[in-house]
Amino acid sequence: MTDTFQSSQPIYSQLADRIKKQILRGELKSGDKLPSVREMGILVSVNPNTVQRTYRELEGVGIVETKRGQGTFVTEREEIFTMMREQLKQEGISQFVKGMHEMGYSNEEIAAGLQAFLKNESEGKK
Amino acid sequence: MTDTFQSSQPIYSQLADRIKKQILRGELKSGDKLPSVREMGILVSVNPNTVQRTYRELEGVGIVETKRGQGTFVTEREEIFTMMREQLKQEGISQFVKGMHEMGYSNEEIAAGLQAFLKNESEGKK
Amino acid sequence: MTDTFQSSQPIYSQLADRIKKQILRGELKSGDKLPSVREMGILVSVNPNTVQRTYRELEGVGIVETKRGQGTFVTEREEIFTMMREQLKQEGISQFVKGMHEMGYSNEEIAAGLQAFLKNESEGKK
Amino acid sequence: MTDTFQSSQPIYSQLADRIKKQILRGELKSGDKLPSVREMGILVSVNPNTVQRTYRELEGVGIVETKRGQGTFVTEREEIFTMMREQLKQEGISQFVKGMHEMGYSNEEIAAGLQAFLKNESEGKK
DNA sequence: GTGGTCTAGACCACA
DNA sequence: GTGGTCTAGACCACT
Repeated sequence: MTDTFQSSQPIYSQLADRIKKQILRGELKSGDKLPSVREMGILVSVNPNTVQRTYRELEGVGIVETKRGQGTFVTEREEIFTMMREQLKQEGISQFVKGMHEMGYSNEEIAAGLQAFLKNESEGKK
Repeated sequence: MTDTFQSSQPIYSQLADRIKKQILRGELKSGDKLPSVREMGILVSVNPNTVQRTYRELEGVGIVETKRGQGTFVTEREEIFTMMREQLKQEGISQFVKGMHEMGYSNEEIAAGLQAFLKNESEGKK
Repeated sequence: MTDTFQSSQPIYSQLADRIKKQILRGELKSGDKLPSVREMGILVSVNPNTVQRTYRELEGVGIVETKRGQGTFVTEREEIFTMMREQLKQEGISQFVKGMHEMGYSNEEIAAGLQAFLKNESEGKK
Repeated sequence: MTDTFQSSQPIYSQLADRIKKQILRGELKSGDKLPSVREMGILVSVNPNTVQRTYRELEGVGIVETKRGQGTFVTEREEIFTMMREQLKQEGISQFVKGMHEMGYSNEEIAAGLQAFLKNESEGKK
């Protein structure tokens, strides 16, 4: 478990991303309680304030809910997960394709490149 | 032609990206002269300092060269273009796949999603 | 009957508000016994401590009275109801008008807006 | 110019409210620059961080835009103002009426109460 | 100069 | 215990 943050992006948003993905991957499930801001602060060794901002961010997206005096929980409105997963997927693909087009790659080259990469990868695992 | 920059990313790097892609796409060719810092500043309505930094950035990657008193030119070492194109493509793909995996998508889902997107897109153009 | 509390306001005060309004509306009458702290806690699925605080709050305003060992009752000093109703009405109006003024609405616009709303509403019911 | 904040509500949101209303009232106009976070911090004697949060909040609503390295400005998309004004008005009215209904007042009583209040007020000014 | 992030440490209200 | 707010002070990148 690597807890170091890098990549110019703000820590709070890197952390938010990480948690969001844990939820979308199903590692954190509907209703699960997140560690308290203080606990999480220690876990990833950042200031509780920073964790707080992360949680606020996640709440803003609706993937997390905070219950007064009890803690922060993964939302129980499960539709949100599937919606968000699908949306992020579409965004990811469209952004990827757009970037490739801007570099002058054709659809065929993009598809071929991806196939090659995936094949390569799955062979690496064997 | 909209020249407004947004997206939290620094303007100088957005501009650098844009120019880099124009070169990789072949719109700007080996030996072409870029607009002067001042001209470019007016063109995209941005502070000359910012353009300056953009050019420095591009020079750092080796894709443009500054000739004292003459201006900034697209490099004539054409090998750089192909290398860069290939490298950016690989990076793009790998990052894309990584992001998808982090959200829990399998290789099959990724490939299928891309196919669907590309098909959709080419139909839209008809 | 939904008993979920939200809206950043503290639960105890949301609950107090609700009960207060039930009394002012006449649903709970002079001398009526409120559910015990525990019962109410179950009814609205809230911690008994929180209900406790709600009752304390209501007692502070004089609208309920606690009789040792017997429970909490709607006060029998009925003058309090009418006073409170009138006072809350005035406060509500004055606050409403103040807010509108702060947004730059004239008295005429406020009056017109209210008329329109009420008309609209009563038509909706038909 | 009173610069003291009270009312249990967080300072950053009170400040945001105040600025929002200044904009809606037309005291701050499209394209106007807000005081820098530091200046504003001194002006209203709160910590710059708190002002920052205020500005972030306002930006979130879209009523303000921040230009990197230049400052925070009232948005130039003027449609937002009228939309927001109208929306806040409707919300204000509907909330007001709802509250009154919950206390058992009829539409007629509400309208009469408001008329009386407004009349009283305009006479007070004479 | 500007906004943005982060920390450390304090205090508060809610449950 | 929980999250939320606020301050003071530091550092950073962008323009």
